[in-house]
Amino acid sequence: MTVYSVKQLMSEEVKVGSEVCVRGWVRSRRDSKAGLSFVTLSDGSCFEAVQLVIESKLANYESDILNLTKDCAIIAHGTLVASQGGGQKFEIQASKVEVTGFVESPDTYPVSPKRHTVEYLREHAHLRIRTNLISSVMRIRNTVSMAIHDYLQSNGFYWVHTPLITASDCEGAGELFKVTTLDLANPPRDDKGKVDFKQDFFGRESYLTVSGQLNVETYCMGLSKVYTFGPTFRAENSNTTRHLAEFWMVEPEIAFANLMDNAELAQGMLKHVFKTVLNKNSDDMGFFAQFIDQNVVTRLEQMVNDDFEMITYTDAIKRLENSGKQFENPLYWGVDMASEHERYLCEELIGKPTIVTNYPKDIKAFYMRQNEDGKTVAAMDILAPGVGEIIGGAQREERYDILHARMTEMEIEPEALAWYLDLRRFGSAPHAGFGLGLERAVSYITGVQNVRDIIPFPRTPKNAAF
RNA sequence: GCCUCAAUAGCUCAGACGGUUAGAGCGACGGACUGUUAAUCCGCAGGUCGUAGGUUCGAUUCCUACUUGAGGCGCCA
Repeated sequence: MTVYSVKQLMSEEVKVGSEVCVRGWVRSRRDSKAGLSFVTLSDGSCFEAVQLVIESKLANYESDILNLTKDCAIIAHGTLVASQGGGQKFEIQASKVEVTGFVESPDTYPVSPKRHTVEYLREHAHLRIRTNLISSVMRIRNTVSMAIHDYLQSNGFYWVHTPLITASDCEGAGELFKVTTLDLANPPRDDKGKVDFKQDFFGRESYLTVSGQLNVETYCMGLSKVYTFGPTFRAENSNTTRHLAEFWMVEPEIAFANLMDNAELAQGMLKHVFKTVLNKNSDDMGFFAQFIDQNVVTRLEQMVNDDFEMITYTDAIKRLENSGKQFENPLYWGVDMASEHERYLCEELIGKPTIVTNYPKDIKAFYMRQNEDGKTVAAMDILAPGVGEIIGGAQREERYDILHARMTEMEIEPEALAWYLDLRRFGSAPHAGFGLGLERAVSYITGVQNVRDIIPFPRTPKNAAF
């Protein structure tokens, strides 16, 4: 008897009348006095569950079937038949049902068959995948990840596995986690009494990376089109719905490219991702439309069909100033826009994802390419309504003298990043790239507002349970 | 890191201007009914009112500290 996933059974690829085996977790049980029970079974392969029709004549009906509660694990054998009831096309007439694990004390089992708050589910992160909400999020997270790979791979990009451990503390994207094997209670000291990192594992201070960008730029200068896709770490004490200490980021980097090429790539990639989710996860998206935000589907459809708005920082400031809206935070050319500005711009004034370009150089990183005006750099942020910044990117400074001068100005030791500067000495080429926060993208797609519910086991300040 | 709010049944919440037996819905459990499907109907159980102090004759209620959680801001993806 062949084992099928629920997804296969529901896809009409299995003939009615086939003998089948399904395995999964009980979602609900309803007993009928007609001498049968209905058990809906979910295995996570898709949003749908399959209904088992279990007659009381089965040997273990009294002992096992009548004791099934939510999330008992079972292996069921039977015949796939057209459903006699409404609500589903197919069901399984069970011939044998084996229980591999009952749920102890169903009265206190955390994932009872009722609606739970996301905060409560977070405290039971090891069990929350058994809810519609989290399983739908995780299937979409998977679709998004694979759609990103698809898009980049089919456009000639190579996936580069940049290191998670780094020795440069000057990447400029936030606080770093230290990596050490020294005994913190009794570390070795040098002549001056300072901790002697020469004796540490790497012979110097080292950290978890805050971005693979600088490393991937080196591979870009040889493979032309590359990307990193992996976890990233920030030791910021950030307590918001859109920050994690450990999160996943995609960072494409293209050689012989400028800011416009970069924006085009970002837009093309996002559109492909949205389209793929709409195609592959319509059930999951339907669930979000029903329970989270009724606009999620139409919003994505619009994204796919409409181009993103592109606006320069200078024009964005003008539009915000001319809007007449009063803001809490000061607004003038040169200011780093506060999130109330960004939100008003893309949610109220524009109403769709917005690419803001050419920011003042003083509020951006050292590696961004300086524009001819001497005041701005070729940076871009993509703002999504409701989530804020989901992409940050730039054309990189490929001119050695200018990059070196900028580093000095910003008090970054050129020696510490000599290898990065070398790229500008040996066959330098214009290039550009961006970083896409995976959790923020999935948050935007699903309407699930807190990125802690987008990653299986969220790491945030004071929380690394599970 | 800053600001604000919250903590009462397995879950979501109500409540008492300090006073005898702290309530509801959902869930669980039991029963009725039924090719059912968020089933429906009836019933039952379930609480150290976050922790530690303080004020008081008396505190779950007021005060303080702590812990945990949430939201907003900053940092960014």
